[in-house]
Amino acid sequence: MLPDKKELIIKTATQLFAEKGYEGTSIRDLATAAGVNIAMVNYYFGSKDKLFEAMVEHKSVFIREKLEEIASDNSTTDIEKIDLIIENYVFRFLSQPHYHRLIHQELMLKSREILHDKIINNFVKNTQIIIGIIKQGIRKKEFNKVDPELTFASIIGTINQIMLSKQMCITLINKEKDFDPYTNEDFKKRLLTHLKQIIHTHLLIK
Amino acid sequence: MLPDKKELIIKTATQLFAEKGYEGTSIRDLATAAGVNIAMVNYYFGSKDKLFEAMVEHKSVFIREKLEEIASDNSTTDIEKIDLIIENYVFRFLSQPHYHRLIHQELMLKSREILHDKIINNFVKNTQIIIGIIKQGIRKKEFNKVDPELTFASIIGTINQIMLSKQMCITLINKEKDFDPYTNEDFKKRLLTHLKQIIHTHLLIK
DNA sequence: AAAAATCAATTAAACGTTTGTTTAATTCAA
DNA sequence: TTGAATTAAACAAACGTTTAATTGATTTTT
Repeated sequence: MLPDKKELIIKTATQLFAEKGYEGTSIRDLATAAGVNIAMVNYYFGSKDKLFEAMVEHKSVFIREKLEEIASDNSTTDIEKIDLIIENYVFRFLSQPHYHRLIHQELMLKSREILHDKIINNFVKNTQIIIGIIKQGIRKKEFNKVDPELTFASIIGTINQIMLSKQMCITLINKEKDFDPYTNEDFKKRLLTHLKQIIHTHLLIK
Repeated sequence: MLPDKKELIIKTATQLFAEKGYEGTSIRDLATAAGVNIAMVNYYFGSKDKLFEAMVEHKSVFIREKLEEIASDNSTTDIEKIDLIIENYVFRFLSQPHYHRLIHQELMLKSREILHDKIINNFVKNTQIIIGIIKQGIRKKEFNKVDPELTFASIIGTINQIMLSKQMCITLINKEKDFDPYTNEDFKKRLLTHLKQIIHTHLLIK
């Protein structure tokens, strides 16, 4: 009936897997939520695992494009590129907390090895873009001789720490229970300010 | 037969849950590994969930003691305290990668709400100790007026980023497949050097 | 153009496993 | 003799998957 029932299943799976986890989402839940028959998932994707893989593939296609666009822009300096990438990461992560937790689940526990490898491959490709910029800045003597790989780990790790648990984040920054750090603009600004400050003093000479 | 079969179950559970995840470990696996009957887990702990809670409680008792010991030492400066805490975290995390991933699983996905809250409570208590030191340093005008909460997030986040996935860490730092970043002393030193450097330039005035 | 054939889409139902848990009997030491 | 510890077995529920039948639209044949 619908133009693409396959895509509807992927879309519903993305939402449910992210909210309740992969193991926590049964095919029956998923089928009900998508309004399709239980057998349709296996009919279209072969198995629940392969649906997961299809979902990750579907998601990770568009992520790297933006990073490469920023990296290859000749009109920006290296530190401006770093700033833009930080903004990109913060914006993307904060707007999809559940999805990024799901990906981290798969990174930490390597059940489903195929998926684990696929996620790592995608992640590392993005990584190399940013590390490349840092190394370039060092070569041009615009940046200090920092540890490029671990500097990247500090950037992405800071954001991930905030994304770990909403309740933990709220408690950490001492806000009320109904405060939502992921949608609050002031907090987003605060996170960006801190990140840029710590990375600027770390990277920029003097 | 054994002096404390309860503790044996907890010990085995810690290992198996950490390696294969909570959902991924069946009571049958656990019972076999511990050499006890399947029914013993429910006999002693009531349920699989309560065993998990008992395990976390058992683990998190000793962690905060060391942090408080460092914080309350009058013979060290604030930056020295920060350094000691960083060393403590790095040492502890690197030596128990599986366990910390397990805890992060529970932080990210809040199935088992009782356990989720328990972990957050323990974590936040540790957090406050470190944030307290940073605020003290700022008050004494030894530290820059940084964002204490997010500075903590950067410290712990950097380590957590390294802990996310061993394979990802290896790829990140461009090593061979058999390289183990978690036991390698050179890499531990490299991580400590980076962390102290980025935090020192961030915290210390001038 | 009407009838027949074809094949993907869809369904309800059942399948075989595995799960955490409980039961009821037995062991064993106090 | 008492009661906790331990066992093998069974339990009920949930899971991913498969089956076999049916629908419905498109294509082929008459």
